[in-house]
Amino acid sequence: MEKQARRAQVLRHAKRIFARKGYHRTNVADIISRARIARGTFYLYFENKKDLFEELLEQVLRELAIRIQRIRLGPQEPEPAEQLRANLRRVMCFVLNERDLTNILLSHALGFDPDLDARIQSFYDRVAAQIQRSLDLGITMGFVRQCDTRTAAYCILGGVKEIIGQISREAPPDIDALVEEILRFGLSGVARPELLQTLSAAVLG
Amino acid sequence: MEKQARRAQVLRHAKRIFARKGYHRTNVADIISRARIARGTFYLYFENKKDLFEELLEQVLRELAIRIQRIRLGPQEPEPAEQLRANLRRVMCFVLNERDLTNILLSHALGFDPDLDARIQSFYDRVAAQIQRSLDLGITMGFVRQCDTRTAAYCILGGVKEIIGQISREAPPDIDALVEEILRFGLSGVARPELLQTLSAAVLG
Amino acid sequence: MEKQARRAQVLRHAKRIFARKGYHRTNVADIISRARIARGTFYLYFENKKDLFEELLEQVLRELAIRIQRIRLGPQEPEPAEQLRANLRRVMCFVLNERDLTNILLSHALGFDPDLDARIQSFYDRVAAQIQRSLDLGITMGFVRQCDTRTAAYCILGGVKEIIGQISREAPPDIDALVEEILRFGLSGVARPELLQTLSAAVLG
Amino acid sequence: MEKQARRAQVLRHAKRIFARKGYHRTNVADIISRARIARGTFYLYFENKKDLFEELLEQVLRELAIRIQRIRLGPQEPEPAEQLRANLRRVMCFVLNERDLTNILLSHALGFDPDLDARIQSFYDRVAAQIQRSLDLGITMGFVRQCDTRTAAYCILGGVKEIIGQISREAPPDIDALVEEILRFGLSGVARPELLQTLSAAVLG
DNA sequence: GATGAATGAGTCTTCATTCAT
DNA sequence: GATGAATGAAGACTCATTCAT
Repeated sequence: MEKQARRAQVLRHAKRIFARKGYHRTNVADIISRARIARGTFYLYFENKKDLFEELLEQVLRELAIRIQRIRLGPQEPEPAEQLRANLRRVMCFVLNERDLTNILLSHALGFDPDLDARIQSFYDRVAAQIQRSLDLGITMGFVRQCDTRTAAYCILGGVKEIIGQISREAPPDIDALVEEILRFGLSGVARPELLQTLSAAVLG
Repeated sequence: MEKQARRAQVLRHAKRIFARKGYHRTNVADIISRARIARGTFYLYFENKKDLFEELLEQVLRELAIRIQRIRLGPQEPEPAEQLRANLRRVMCFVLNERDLTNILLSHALGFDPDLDARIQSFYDRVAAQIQRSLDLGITMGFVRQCDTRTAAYCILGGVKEIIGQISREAPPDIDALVEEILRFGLSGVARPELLQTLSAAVLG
Repeated sequence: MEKQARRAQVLRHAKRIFARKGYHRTNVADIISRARIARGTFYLYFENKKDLFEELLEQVLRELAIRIQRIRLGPQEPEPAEQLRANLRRVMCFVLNERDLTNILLSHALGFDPDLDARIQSFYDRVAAQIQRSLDLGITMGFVRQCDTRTAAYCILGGVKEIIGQISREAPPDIDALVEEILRFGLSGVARPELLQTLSAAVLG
Repeated sequence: MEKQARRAQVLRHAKRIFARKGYHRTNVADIISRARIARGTFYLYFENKKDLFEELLEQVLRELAIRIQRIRLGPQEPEPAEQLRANLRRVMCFVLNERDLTNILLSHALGFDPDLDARIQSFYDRVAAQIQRSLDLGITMGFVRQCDTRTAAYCILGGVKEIIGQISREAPPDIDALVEEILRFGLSGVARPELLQTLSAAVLG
């Protein structure tokens, strides 16, 4: 158990440095001096630098996946919108608590290794697919308007990612308000509802 | 003028390679062998590798900025929604025509140099600010509902970025339809309009 | 005595690995994992890796030295050729029984440490000197023809070493026949005896 | 051509150092400081340290192979014994002129890489096979006595190798005399010819 | 005695950049 | 202007050995 603790210690330090400097500008020397271990000790716990980085990446993907739960229907279940809200809130809270991990995912993970790129892309694709399924379900149930749910799903995903990027740089004062704002945007867009019929007809063709 | 042509040639080759392999995995050797110039010649045209990369990055940011025009009001001007649509269409067409450049911006540019990161971030912030100003204007004019326009702006920006990422990987069959879908999503969200009032009251608090 | 047994155990395992992989490609990790002892335990029994290797080397040199006995003259002693034959047989049998040790000596011992190189070289030199003395004696006694006994000694030594290298790679079907063949070669060479006088005069000048 | 010269320069220096210190104790640092080139320059000419070493090894094997020519029969050809003598003389002269290369082959090449080991072994096997073929031919022609030519071939090979090892350590005063001595040993062994018949009957069974 | 986590000196290799021709 | 050989700083990784428990 001691061993795991040491490993975790190194991971924690590395996370911090990777988040600030990115993969390439981070040396093994940086990590070991921060973690106060010898060079060889590093390789006792991790196969190599990339291995450690991947582990952090897997960690953030795993943690996020846990927090994104599919919308469930049923008499016992909360309203779909409420489940959505809960998902968003969980993700946002995680991001706020683990800004370094988030930063690694958002800023430093893409484009340095084809394998990892694929893994990240596949994660996002799975999230998008989950959103899309929810939207399809919503259409069936009459909550959601007819639309290209794939495109909508990616719009939603992108919006959330962008907001996450923002709050990982600067913590928002009120996370709940933010979540509400996102929800409202996703559900009703920015147009004044009163004008939507007109818009539909006139502007949106 | 010969010099400029040669320079452009190198830029074109480099763009391709950077797009595929990213900044770090691209060697100067890769570039010069593709461009069929000698090592020393490379440094005749570009200060260094980073300089070349920055130039490509500036190029894509410049091209995008040109295509994103602020919403103008006036008797001569098209409807705001139409201006929006035009912006989106221009951006999407550029992305499709310059997938490599787009890839560089979206996938390979972040996290390898603080300067560049800042420049990219600032570009996005300016775009977001522009969107936000448009939304504020829309509220004033009564088109847009009351909302946190900053959050909405980042949601919109994120959605568009995500879609761009998608189409830079896989070209969509119909760019106009896609633009419409995005517009509709941004304006009216995914909820059925008929339910919005109920939603407003019940679910969205 | 427990300690000696343990030590011998480690030596046995190390012998095997050194024989197969050579000194440099053999890690302490290889040895301890094979011997099922802890890293620290290794250094309880041996000063270091080189020390262990040296011990194996000394062992093989010692064992060989024991088996190579000088030719003794006297009414009680067997014929010189018989003593020669016995020496060869003992060496060959040892080699067959201790192929790993032989391999270490022949293939992996030379060229990694000046000290050891010198020790091995000196061993061979001593063997060569012994052979030379026997030849000189043989000349005195009229068994051996006039020749440069030093050169002849090294030829004999080399021939035997080469054969040893062969049989350590692939066991021969009949060790006695092999010994006879070597003896015959050393005593009478490859030329047909009937031609030797002619040869001496004509070809060998 | 300049490039080849530089390469050869590095090879020459490396040869010297490898011969003295062996592969493992020789650093790239040793080589480049001796050759007065920069670290990167080394890798301009050689893929890596092993590559350079292999090249030297191939070189010595090639040079030796050239000097060992098969015994040819025919009215135009010199006597077989003369051809033998010429082979030996060529090899010995090469060894004397290229002691470092010889040293590399004899002392430092075995046991550090399975591939190279196999290549060297295969070289020796080919030489042995060539000797054996000559002996078989000699038997057919009546020059060579009936014997196990394979064993005899390895004895001859081993003898020559051992002598080579000696002269690479200490140059002999008279190379021709040495060659004669080896030839005589190989042809007629060490026993006094007058006794051979007796020996055949009495001692050699 | 036994353990195995920790150490850090030692090496190889890469690659952006320079500069003499 | 063009070339490409040369440079050397920088960085990853190995592994024999030690030592606190």
